[in-house]
Amino acid sequence: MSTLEDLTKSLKQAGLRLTPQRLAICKLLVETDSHPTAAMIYESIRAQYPSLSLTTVYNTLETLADLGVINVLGHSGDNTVHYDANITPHVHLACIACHKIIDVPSLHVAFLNDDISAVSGYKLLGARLIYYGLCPSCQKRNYQ
Amino acid sequence: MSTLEDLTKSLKQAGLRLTPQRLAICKLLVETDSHPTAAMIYESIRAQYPSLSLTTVYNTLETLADLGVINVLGHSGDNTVHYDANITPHVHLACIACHKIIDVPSLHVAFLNDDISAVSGYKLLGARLIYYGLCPSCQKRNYQ
DNA sequence: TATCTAGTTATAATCATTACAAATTTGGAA
DNA sequence: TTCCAAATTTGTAATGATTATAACTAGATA
Repeated sequence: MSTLEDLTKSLKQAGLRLTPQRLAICKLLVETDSHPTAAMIYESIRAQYPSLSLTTVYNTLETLADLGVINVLGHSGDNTVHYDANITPHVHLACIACHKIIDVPSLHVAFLNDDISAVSGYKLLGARLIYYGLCPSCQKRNYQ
Repeated sequence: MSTLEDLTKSLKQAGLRLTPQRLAICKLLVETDSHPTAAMIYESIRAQYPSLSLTTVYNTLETLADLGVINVLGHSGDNTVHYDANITPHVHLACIACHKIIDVPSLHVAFLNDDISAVSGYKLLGARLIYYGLCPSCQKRNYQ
């Protein structure tokens, strides 16, 4: 899990400025475990920075992803991209009913990396390991 | 890997018709290993069925996904959804430069399923296990 | 201060996907 | 066979996430 220092340090090391907007986005990414979308980040931060532009959110997320300090997750049926400050390989669980995405606790899959790069010759940059299904509460709701 | 019979049988069992459009889409999905998008499928089949509508492609893909006989892959940086008739859990490798998606050969990850459903209580319906990076030829191209 | 560059903002454009209603096709009943 | 209702397809328009663009702002430097 990346810390706020990880993100800010990598911005500085790349010669980029730590603007209030970028700092707020980094803070939110590090503090949440909800794998937010650009729109969710925008809505959260707008209260403190009313002038914030959605474009800035997208730009910052792209910058952080290019630096490799956040991960870009595919969508879970809602056609929007989710972001994750946890860049260690781990499994996500997406509920197809309520569209929440959670991490699977204590399941490390780092060993997959080695297998995959050895077999394929690819230079690996990240992973999206997403299982989808019905979370316990949506299972109940469906069978009521 | 689903066969053409798997797809057509599940359509019939669900009381749905096997129209020429649906048959052509199923055939293409089963015969290709390129994880096509709706647009790619549309372009491929239009030669034989000039009246084909892109809406039909989307509808058919949604139907097959709902039946659970194809998988819906998130996008690999190109903001489009890819589809896969191989519904056994396996790892995908997406190149962030040329946007091709390949399967990682001989790497079965079925054992992950059991761990995950045991730990989480989720009812699992599918998986998208995508590693992304640079394929060998795009690595060369970048360093030229 | 004047200037230069990186960053932000607002707006418009793009593009994948979905919604909708009309047209067509299908399979079954008379 | 003919007709009918339902399923399916089609074309068009709407939606909504993301990206492009250009004007504006702020911070650093000379």
